[in-house]
This record gives sequence, structure tokens and C-alpha cells, in this order.
Amino acid sequence: MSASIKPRLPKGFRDFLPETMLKRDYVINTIREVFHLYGFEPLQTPVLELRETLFGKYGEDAEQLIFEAQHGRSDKDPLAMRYDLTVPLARVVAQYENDIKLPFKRYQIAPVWRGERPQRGRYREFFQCDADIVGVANMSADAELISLTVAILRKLGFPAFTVKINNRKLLTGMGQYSGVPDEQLPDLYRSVDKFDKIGADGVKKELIERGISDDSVSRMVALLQTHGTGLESLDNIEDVMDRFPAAMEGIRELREMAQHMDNLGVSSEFYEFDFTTVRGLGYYTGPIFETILKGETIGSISGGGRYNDLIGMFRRESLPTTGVSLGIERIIDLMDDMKLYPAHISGTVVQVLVTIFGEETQSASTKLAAELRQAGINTELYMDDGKMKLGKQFTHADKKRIPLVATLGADEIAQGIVKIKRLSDGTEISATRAEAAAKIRELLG
RNA sequence: GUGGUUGUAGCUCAAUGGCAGAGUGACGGAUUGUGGUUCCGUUGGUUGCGGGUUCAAAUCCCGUCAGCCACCCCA
Repeated sequence: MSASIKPRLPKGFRDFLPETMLKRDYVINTIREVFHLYGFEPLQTPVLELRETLFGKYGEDAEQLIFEAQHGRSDKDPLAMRYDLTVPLARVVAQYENDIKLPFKRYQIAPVWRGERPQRGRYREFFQCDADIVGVANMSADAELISLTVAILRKLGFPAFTVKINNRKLLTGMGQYSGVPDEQLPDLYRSVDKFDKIGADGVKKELIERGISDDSVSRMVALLQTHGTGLESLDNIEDVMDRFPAAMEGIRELREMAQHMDNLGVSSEFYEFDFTTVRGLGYYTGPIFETILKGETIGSISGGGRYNDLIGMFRRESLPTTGVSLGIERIIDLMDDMKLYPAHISGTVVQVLVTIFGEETQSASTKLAAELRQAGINTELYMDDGKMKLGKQFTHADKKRIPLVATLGADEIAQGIVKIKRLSDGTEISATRAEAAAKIRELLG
């Protein structure tokens, strides 16, 4: 052996050891079940796309964060690692036009790569979890995504959260109302988006620094703070905005959404219309939404919106599309902080450890393990090259948090029984080989 | 990309220019058919890496790498 290399990972990349993977799988499986419940179906696309597929879609700043990929002996097809799941979706929809039935409801849970500087809850490799509806122009699709988001977060056990809903058209109208020139709208949005973080005064200050007139800023900020519960806030803002067709269209869409959400049974405690919600991505064209946890400052745990023009980048005619993305990395961290994982998720998938007394009883233990597996019990058969010390085997079970230990020595074998001990409280019972699996289920509760 | 901060045993941390330590873990024993609790013992280190200052550096200085935090941006 030559001198070993120090084991390390590329910046912003992570390993997930089994204990962590069990939690991640729980979250992902729970989300997948709800996707199925709403009739979304899985899609998988490659990790690598052609460079030309990704470039020119995200804007100049974001483009610098795309990982490019090389193959040693060929530069014929420049490649890049996928940056999100939305552009690949757009490519798929355009590429398989004849095979895809509209409306197309797909979900995808997969890693994406961004060359950003890592921070808490922010990595260079992270999982995105997207559900999109392609081919539906009306607001029933957007409302269904809100219902889906609420159902997932409730199923995961989050006690208090709010989906904040706004509309890009309304933001456009607000820009017009306050007299901000079109080319400054992105700046305006960026500042408005920080409303929660820096407050009304902070936003005012930033807008003035960006060269927007005092008068415009005051009008804008007053408008943003329009409050009211549910539809009331829409009524309030409509009175002010009735001269701006874009804004009125946006308000109409939000009303339509509210109607659909009501029919879907989404309780109004889980959403609100918030005119300071912006979303960073430039391609949104209609309703936008993001979810925040009440009393947490970690940022949003889901986000999404309508992007009716994106698919047109790969296709002669675009298709109306709306989608939601769940921030599962943040969700997974928060589940830990808030202790939302069910008890059975922690530690191991193993339900029982079958111990081995010694060489002469090894075959009996092995057969027992086979029987238990046949009966559907997750079974670990102890393995060790050294002396089969029973204490060591119990220690192993304890460390791995395996709930039950089965022992059979010469005495038990002679009587045709097996002893099963529950480590949590020390309960130990005897069972015949035939009834062992049933007794194990009982002890597991 | 900009600014700040931290880096010492497997892990959590102490040692503020003068012998590198504790807790916890790991391993062994008390207990050769029973873990977790208790007691005894053993094991623990290129102080991230490279250079400099000094009689003397974990400690001060420079560089570098990595983590974290804030900004930018975003999930």
C-alpha cells in the first residue's frame, strides 16, 4: 500500500450515512405518497445535459454557477450538470410531444448542482423536489399545487406554516402604479423580496439607493403593506389598482385560485395573499407562491409559480405551466430541529438480531434467521470472525438500536424454542420456532 | 465573488509565550448464556497544512486549505 490519501469531499458535497439516509428516505417517501395521491407521476432525466440545453436559460449570473462536465477524449458535445429540474422538464415536454398526454403532471426528486459558496442549508449538490402541471392555463392547476403543498407539510407533521401567494402581474401593475421604469423592475423586485427581512423602512432605503424617486417609493411601500385576511386584502388593493389592466388580471387570477382552493378544502389558515412575495427567478409570469414556517427564520421551505413561456424555449409554441418546488434539504434539517420524525425512523431498519452461540449452533441460528426473513421480519444474523461472545452481540444490537435480540443456545435448540429479548425494557420471552415471527411482531408493538 | 470568524484525541471542548489536558467514546476486565446502569484498567495527538518571529509557539506574524456566519444570490 502506498501512503494513503486524506479522505475528503469536494466543497459543498456531502455523504449521508445510514442513520441519516433513513430520515431522508422517510421524508422523500412521504412526499412521494402525497404526489401519487394527487395523480402526479415520476419522471427521471439524466444528471448531464448538453451544455446548450442549459445555457441561456437562467440568466448570466446563474450561468456562472453551472458545473460543466468533460469527457477526457472528446469535446464534441460539451456537457453540463443539471442546475434545476425545470429546464430538463421543458426539454422533455418539447422532445416527447407525441408521447406525453396533456395535461402532464409529473414530479421529480433528484440532485442538482450549483457552484455556489456553501452555507447552512445550502450546498453545491442538493436535492430538488418538483411537481409541475404542464398544459393547464386556468388557476385550477395553481390551486392544486397549493393544496398539494399543504397536504405534504401536514403529513410530515409541521404544525404551523403559511403559503404566501402573490402574482407577477400584480407586481408589474404595482411597478406601473409607482412609476418605476421597466428596466428598474428587477431591482424593485429584489428589494421588495426582502420585506420580511429588512422591513418597510429597509425596503424604502434600498429603493431610494437604487435611484427610484421618493414619491414612487412611498406609494409602492404603502401599497405593499395593504393588509386584510384572505380575499379582503384583494378587495383593498383592487380599489387602488383599477387603472392598471395587468394588476387587475393578476387579482382576478388570485380570486379564481382562492375559489378552487376553497373547493379543494384548503383551510384558509394555511395560506395568505402577500404582496411582498416575489421569488427570484425571472421566468415566472403569473401566480407565485412560497411557504414559510411560523416562527422560523430559515427562509422558505417551498416555492413555485406559473411560467407560461419557458417551454417555448424548446418548442415552437409554448405551453402554460405551473409548478412547485419543495426545499427538502431545509425540510430535513427542520424535521430534526423540531423532532418531527416518528420513533421508528431512528437508527436502523433491523428489527431483530439473531445471535450465535458458537460454531456448533451457527447452523441453527442461520436457519432461524432465514425463517424470520421468510416471515417478513427485518433480520440481522450476527457475523464475526472472532469468538462469538454473547455480550458483544448484545452490545452490537444496543449500539445499532436494534429493538429485539433472539438467542438460541444448546438448551433452546433441544427444546425447539428461541428466546427473544426486548432491549428497551428487558422483557424476555420464549417462543417455539413456529411462533417466533408472530411473537416478534407482538414485542415490536 | 466580498467581508468576518473558527480550526487541539474518533466526538465536545480546556490549556492566553514555558511538561498538550478533561469529559465522552473505543478496547479489556469485574460478569466464560444477556446489552443499556455501576466499578477498575488500557488506549488515546504531525495542535488543519506550509513558512516566519522567539532561548521557547496550540498561543504571536504571513500564507494556504477547510468549516461556519453575514452579504450577493438562491432551495
